[in-house]
Amino acid sequence: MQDLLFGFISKYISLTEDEKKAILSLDIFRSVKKGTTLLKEGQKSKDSFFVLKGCIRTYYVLDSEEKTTAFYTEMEALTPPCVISKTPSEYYISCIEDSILTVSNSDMELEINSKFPKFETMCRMLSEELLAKQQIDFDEFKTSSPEQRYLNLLQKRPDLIQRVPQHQLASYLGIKPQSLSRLRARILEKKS
Amino acid sequence: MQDLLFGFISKYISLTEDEKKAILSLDIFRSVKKGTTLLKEGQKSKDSFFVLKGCIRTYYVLDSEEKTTAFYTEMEALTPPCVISKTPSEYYISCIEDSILTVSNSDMELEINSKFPKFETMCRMLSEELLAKQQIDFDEFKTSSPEQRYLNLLQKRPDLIQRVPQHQLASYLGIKPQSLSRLRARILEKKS
DNA sequence: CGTGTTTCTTAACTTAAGTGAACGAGTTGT
DNA sequence: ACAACTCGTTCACTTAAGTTAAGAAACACG
Repeated sequence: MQDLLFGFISKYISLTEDEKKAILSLDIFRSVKKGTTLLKEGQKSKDSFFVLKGCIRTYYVLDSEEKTTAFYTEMEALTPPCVISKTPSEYYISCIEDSILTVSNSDMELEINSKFPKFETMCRMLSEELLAKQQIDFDEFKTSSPEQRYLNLLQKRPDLIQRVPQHQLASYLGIKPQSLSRLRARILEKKS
Repeated sequence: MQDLLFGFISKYISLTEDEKKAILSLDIFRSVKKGTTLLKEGQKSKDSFFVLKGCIRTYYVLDSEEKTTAFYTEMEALTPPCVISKTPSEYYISCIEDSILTVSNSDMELEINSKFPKFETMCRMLSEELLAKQQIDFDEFKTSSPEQRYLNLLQKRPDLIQRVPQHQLASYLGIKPQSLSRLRARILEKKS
């Protein structure tokens, strides 16, 4: 499991054995059961997550309805906005499969960053990269219809469609579950 | 104009006079006329922008139609995804008002970052902050209807509605100009 | 000035998403 | 084994956005 993490890090910086040991000594690996809530609305938290195996989702509860806004799967990192803004969280994070994560809090990161400047470089590169990626995702979302978004998802993250319940997928696509059903039926008809 | 930039930077790190001089010596201030195209689709670029005065927009051309996805106004920074991914740009950037910008390229940043580690810290903080902000914007977009998005914009960035043409606003909201007109008429009716 | 262009609005019609309700399949719990 | 629940689908109906076209208002420019 550690090798997965170090393999990921090696795409940005190279670590010495001592540095690897320092990271391991932080004891950040966690095994989490399906259904576990990692963060609740209104809660303050300093924890960031990195998914080694499994899948977690973020969702809001608006008008007593769940609105799923993101899924994080293998090799994806999530720092909730509340960690950055130091305000209570506006959303929930929960685990939709038995998962293995790393959980690190911002105090730890501050310490590591000042001890190993390399690490801060990685954090900068990572967040710049994620920012650029998210910008493109946002642009694609804005410029396409629900049907196009679904077809797009089918191409880019076909695994999600298998492992995630339809009603969560629907709100991720910005529509109601009934509309997703209909839309899929429509697509099947066109193919034939 | 410099003071605007240094005031912005001071929210993240404090600069000595020498460091300020080093930044000024880079000669990054640019005055840009309304209508100027700063980046074209297919073009490779290393330039990042920071708006001191005025307004720039990013847009795609899909099916020979402009799709505006973002506006950047006073004290907002933009690093195009193509700068990070080092691939040709998928979108255009153009200036919708006479503006004053700073234009910095990634080589300059690399140099400054290694000379002043402080600066890299600021870049990390900035991109983490922007990432968190954009996550929230994206979530709001996904979880609301075009009408809610418009009302939301009216509250959060009322200036945009004044300074930006309707058809650009419409595609920013993910709808057609005709729908925006209708939607506005609907809202006015409700108020009365 | 007026001519042409861009920008915004309005209208009629089409298409797709929202809503509320009902149904069957699969799960969970007792 | 049965009741309660969740989940996905379907249907009929409502509402809003897309499309096409036309016209008014503002602006740019020779």
